[in-house]
Amino acid sequence: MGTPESDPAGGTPRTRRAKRPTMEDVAARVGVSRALVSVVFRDAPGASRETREKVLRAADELGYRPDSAARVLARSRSRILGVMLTVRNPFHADLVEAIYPEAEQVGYDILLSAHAPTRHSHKAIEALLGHRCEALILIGPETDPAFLTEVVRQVPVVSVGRRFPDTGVETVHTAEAKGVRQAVDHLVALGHRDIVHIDGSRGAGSAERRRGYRKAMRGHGLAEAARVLPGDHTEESGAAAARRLLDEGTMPTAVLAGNDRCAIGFLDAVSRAGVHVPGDVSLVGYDDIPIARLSHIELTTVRQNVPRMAALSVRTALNRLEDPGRAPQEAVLTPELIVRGTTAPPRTRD
Amino acid sequence: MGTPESDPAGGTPRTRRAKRPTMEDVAARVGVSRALVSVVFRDAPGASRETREKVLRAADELGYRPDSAARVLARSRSRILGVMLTVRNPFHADLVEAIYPEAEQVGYDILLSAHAPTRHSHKAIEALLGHRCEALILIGPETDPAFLTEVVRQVPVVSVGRRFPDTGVETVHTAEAKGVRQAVDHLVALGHRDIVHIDGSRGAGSAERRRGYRKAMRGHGLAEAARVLPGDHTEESGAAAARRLLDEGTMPTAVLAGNDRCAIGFLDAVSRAGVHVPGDVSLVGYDDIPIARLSHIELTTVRQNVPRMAALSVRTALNRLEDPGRAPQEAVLTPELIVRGTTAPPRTRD
DNA sequence: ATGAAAGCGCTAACAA
DNA sequence: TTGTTAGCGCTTTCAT
Repeated sequence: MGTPESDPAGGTPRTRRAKRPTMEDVAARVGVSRALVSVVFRDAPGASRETREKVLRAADELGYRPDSAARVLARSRSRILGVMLTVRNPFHADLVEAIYPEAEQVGYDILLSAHAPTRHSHKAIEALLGHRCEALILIGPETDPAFLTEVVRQVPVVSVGRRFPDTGVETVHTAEAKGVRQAVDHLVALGHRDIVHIDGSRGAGSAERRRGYRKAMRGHGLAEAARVLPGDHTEESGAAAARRLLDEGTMPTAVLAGNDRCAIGFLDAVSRAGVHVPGDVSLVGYDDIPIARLSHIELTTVRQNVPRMAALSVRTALNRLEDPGRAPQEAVLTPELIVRGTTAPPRTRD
Repeated sequence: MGTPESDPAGGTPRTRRAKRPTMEDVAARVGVSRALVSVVFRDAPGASRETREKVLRAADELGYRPDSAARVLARSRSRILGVMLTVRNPFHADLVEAIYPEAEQVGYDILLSAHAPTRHSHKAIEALLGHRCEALILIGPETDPAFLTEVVRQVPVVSVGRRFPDTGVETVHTAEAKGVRQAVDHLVALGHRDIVHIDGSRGAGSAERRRGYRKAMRGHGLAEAARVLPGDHTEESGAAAARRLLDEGTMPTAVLAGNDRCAIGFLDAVSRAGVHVPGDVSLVGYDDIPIARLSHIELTTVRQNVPRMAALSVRTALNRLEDPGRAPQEAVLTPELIVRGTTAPPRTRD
């Protein structure tokens, strides 16, 4: 009750600055040793039921909270997993949300570090290393392999969505080619032959998607019809591709976008030009980000298995931690075509 | 050169586990004391040019990196600012990106903590406190005031975009009413009288926006025409509102959405129904998120001053740190109406 | 079940 | 300019 410090000239809601209580304070209050309090807070065996309760109660009264820095410093293993993400990427957000509970379950804390235009991924990674993360999970990293090779020497690194051959980086990603094939198969089954792919350039997974598209087209004897338009993983590029097809009068009967954001840009641009989806042109995205399932979008898309990607990222990191000698793993997940409202048979000619 | 440890049974890219070098190691290599190395790494005065170079070189050769945990523990002040964000909110992402350089400039590190469906904001905040953050910047927090009142007792807290009266929480936000007024003025100047507002419910700033809308309408003698539709800050709610207006045949000549995401949902839904923007209905958003300026969207919207919000958040936190006794501040920023392509004079009747 | 004591890697005050 | 020396708050043997 009451703050220990004097409360000068009231008025202001309250003057903070109550020195943060330590384990020692809790121990003193209960009349036990610091070590015992430590045991209680770590849920370690070796404290009576009674003691536990008393300690917890005292801690609560004091407003005690373990100091992570001290904890990390004293522990041989930090039990922290570093996660790098691009803050404005919704797919990354999905993954992060799924990673939290996954890590908690195995007793690890998560430290987030943002990669952004104002913050190079090297910096983001350095920060994580500085905090003694036991392993790193990098989401769709666009980091250069040479740098990663150095990092791998220090801690296990798991890359989600992008492969780094011969660097020692573990990988968790989707079988892109399989996803693309499902999409193309679906379109062909509907009767489409003129299917265009909007490329994702350097975006995670695009190289595989592009190759997968070409191969799938060949598989249907449509090698000649294959067309790849330049683009990237942004709405803008989808819209640009749409404008181009519109201007050139070369609109195909179906479009396979590099990812959902690109698909949505495309959808938006053609809709506003009076071209209907799927009436005039069918559209398939990739990722199944939350916005894709909105009732007014209903994007047919290829879903990546986010929960499993999250679980595997964490598990892969831990496995590597347990057995540092083993060869880097590559986990490949099966994507799933989600058919919604943007695909339909092509309009019959005349 | 080479790793200190033996490299058993090659094949695997490399076996990590080289014990992380400490300051002591660097000191030993150069032949100076640890304290001197510390001085160099803190950029503190008191080391010769020559020593600095030698130390830095040795550190580089060893791959030394300061240990944040030890650093934080030893320092009286951690020089860390905790930032909580909702990981899938693009507006939050913008702010975070702007906060990084701002913090760096004043010598502070940033620790991110995500609020998500899988992670309660209390937890996110606890984590930040556990890491000894000197102050907290909470972006659009939906945390309950009682909890924040407790937190404020321990560290300065800055809330961005949401006010917490009588809690001691500092606030940085936009003069929402002013932004809404600009939007309504613009619409009225174009000749609109039937202007509907889609509400943002509990979203940051919505209460002020709603009130501002009503007031602005009254100011134009349009109190009777004011209509507020239920909604929230998601695309889905914009689309739902659109469908409702479409179904009921009560489409106004202009719509003021609760935020950009809502506006985009609305835009999308009406476009697909063959209703043109701005030909049939004008539309104004709020926030000016990146997607709003895409060439195919060109959303007229109210821009919040993100760079200044970021700078002020950091500065406010620091000010409070310097003078813990002062009353909580409320920084109010002026919004700016960005007129783009979704607003035009209403269609002439008949 | 409980306590004593030695660090973890660094900072910072003080001496030299 | 450089080195010595206490801690920072916790974990973790090892005794008791």
